[in-house]
Amino acid sequence: MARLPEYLRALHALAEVGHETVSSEGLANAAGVNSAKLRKDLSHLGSYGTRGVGYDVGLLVDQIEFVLGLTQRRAVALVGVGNLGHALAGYDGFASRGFRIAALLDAEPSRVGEQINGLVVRHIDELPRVAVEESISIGVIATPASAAQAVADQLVAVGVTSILNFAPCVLSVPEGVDVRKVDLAIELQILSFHEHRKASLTALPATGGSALTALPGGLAATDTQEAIGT
Amino acid sequence: MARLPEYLRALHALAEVGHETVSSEGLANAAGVNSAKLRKDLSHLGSYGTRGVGYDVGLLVDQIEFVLGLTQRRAVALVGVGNLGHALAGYDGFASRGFRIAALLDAEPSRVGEQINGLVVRHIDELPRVAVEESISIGVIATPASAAQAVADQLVAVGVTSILNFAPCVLSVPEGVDVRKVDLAIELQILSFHEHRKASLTALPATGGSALTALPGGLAATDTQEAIGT
DNA sequence: AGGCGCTTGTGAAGGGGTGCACAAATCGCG
DNA sequence: CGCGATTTGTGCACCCCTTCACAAGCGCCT
Repeated sequence: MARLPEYLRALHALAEVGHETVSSEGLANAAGVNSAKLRKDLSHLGSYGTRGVGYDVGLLVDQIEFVLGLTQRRAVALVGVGNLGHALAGYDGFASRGFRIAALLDAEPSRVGEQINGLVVRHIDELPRVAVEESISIGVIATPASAAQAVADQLVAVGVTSILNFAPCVLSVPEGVDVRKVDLAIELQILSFHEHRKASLTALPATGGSALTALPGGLAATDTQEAIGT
Repeated sequence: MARLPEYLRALHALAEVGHETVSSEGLANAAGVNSAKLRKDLSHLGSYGTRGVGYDVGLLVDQIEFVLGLTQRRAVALVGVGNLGHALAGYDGFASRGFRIAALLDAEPSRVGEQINGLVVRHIDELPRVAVEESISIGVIATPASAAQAVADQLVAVGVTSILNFAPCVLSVPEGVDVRKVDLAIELQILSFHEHRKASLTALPATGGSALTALPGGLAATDTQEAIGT
């Protein structure tokens, strides 16, 4: 599930420090989750722990990488070499975790030909050829929202079935195509909501605030880590 | 909750096209969610719809912006002006959605003084002064993982209670501080998992694949939009 | 004024994830 | 060889979220 990559990152960190085995609680702390949850997650992959000892770090890394499909180094096509695209093209976190940015594409002729991190920006119309040459497995959209749907359609047309979308819009894709969306402004807005809620609570501790700010507390929880350790 | 910003974005898009009212189903489509879910979400804020008609776009925008605490323009401090930090500093999606990047900070002396998008990079040690001057409300960490915890501690020390963390590590913060994490590599790894699963299923449709790949299907669902429209 | 169609708001059922608590299993030590 | 300490794997209960379905309410047309 979605937590496996986090476990994998924690395992790599533990391996670098020299740990050969980890207890579920140790790994859970490193990944920021509950130990019971971690054990249940890992049990879904099979039994790779030893009771009384813990999990073999190396073995677990291999298993998770296999499940995540990281045994093959996947080729990524990045469409849109604007502000964000530039940063993504130069981000070394991709290479170090099993991905290879195989192509940079843009519709703007003035950007075509530019060289970034050893890769030349090509025109989006070359996508069909590039997709075959590099056997593209994942497409990343870093264009303005107005262009995102068209780019998605082109990616789907050349057989890409996984898309990471940074454009602030909803994409329509056929069945079988997976889309994950990352909207940086939305993350900030969610934090702003928490700020607003905290401010209302401290300002009006007795009344509990207005009806609008007195929303159920659990409402704030989705995917937010709060108050971990000290 | 976490979907409100998505609704807000969809509402702004509808307003630009000239819609004055929206039905729950119309807005749900624009936001990529179920209409019943949307109605239930909005009902938590109060009754702002008219039966038989729908929701008033302008009114709903105001209400959501109020709940999200966007009536005041929040000041953001961005720490770490590397590859990603540069892109974030230049990203205009923040300004257009209620946020103001008020300060750029970095620990590297060679980067201090650099000007990006009209803002001068200042040294991280100036954080206490900057925080007061600009009344910083949210901190964004775009440093390497090794520096992230120290930066988080400094942010907390100057009173920041909301942090957006782009570094691939778990942050420890005191109670009352909210942390949201965005890890670009993890997003790709989740897509890779889906790719791997799809590949296994099509390759071995009869047997259903190995035990490892035959994970429960629902396992794939978290936060992923799949097969929306055509 | 009355009826009809459309849309919201919500009760209830269902499903999935979460965390507790404990049995089963393994290792080390006496 | 046996016992205790330790840790995994999991049954169970709980809670929240999601979704369906429908009653209540509003506007429009006759």
